[in-house]
Amino acid sequence: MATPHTHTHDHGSWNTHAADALARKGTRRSSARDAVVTAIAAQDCCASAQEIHARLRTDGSTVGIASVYRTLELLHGMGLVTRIDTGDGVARFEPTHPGGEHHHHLVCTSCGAVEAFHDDALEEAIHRIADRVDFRVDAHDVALRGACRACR
Amino acid sequence: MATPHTHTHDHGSWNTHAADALARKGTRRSSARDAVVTAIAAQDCCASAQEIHARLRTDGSTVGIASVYRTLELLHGMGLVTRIDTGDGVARFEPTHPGGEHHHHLVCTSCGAVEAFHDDALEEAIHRIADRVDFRVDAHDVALRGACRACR
DNA sequence: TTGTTTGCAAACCTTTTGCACGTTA
DNA sequence: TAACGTGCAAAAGGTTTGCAAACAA
Repeated sequence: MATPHTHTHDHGSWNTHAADALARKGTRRSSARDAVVTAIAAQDCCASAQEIHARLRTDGSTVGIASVYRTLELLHGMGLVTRIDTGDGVARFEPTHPGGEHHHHLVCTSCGAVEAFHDDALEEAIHRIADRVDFRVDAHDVALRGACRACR
Repeated sequence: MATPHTHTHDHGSWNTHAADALARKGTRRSSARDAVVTAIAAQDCCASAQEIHARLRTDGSTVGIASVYRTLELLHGMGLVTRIDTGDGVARFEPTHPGGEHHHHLVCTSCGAVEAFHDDALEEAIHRIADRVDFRVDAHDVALRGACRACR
């Protein structure tokens, strides 16, 4: 049930999924956007805009931070990327997988580490709530905060 | 089970609870801190530092925004206040009730409205995860995002 | 008196925006 | 060429910090 780390995803599959969706939407291809999409595809878990930007610059790209934010906003609006708030005031993003399978996060309040977990009973409980409430629920996210093994 | 809005709390009880905890900690009493504590006690749901500050100024107080942030930080560190990220990059806070009873949030991504809900099955699922995972879980929060009745 | 707390203003950081210059179709 | 996308620099928030004055114990 509760399996810490459940994401052996094929990076390439999200990458082409995203590329297809962008093509279908009619956006133009550009090196900046391609670089950001590729960087996101390579993530196992969430990363901030600044982190993505830094990694790209380190790898020799000349993308501007504004393009990272703009691409993230575009992808988020298309549902291709999930936004996560770990509580430190910085938005983090990770690829949204087409199958609907997703994970939630364990956040260490001492060192800031983020781990992923998945739990079926949790998803079930959330679906029940969504059905019952006078609100159209499109998405949900869960954060468990505490201390990771190293900080405990 | 899932009851939208389940918080007919007695404001006074949290207020004295917080005052006691502060006294026990040995902090000095000051009008700024008192004003912020009273303002938080009066909230039914979460409010941002700016909102709390604005309300206090409107009511004739001269508290500075820094004191609001400092008090919030103090209370949060003592576990008297819960921090909530609704996804718009602004931290919101609400009183933490001593009994452990708490609620989670429905966030409207179109108008920003926030509603509270409580669900036992959800809490149960989260407890099971906390027991199973290699992480000491101190707190958790859940956000359901979508469209409220008015925006739907 | 002594250490705490305050309000203000400046500093900080993340994110957004205006704009002139490339690039894509 | 015409619309779109880019990098840069400046602006715009929200939040934090330095500091001298005010205050509680």
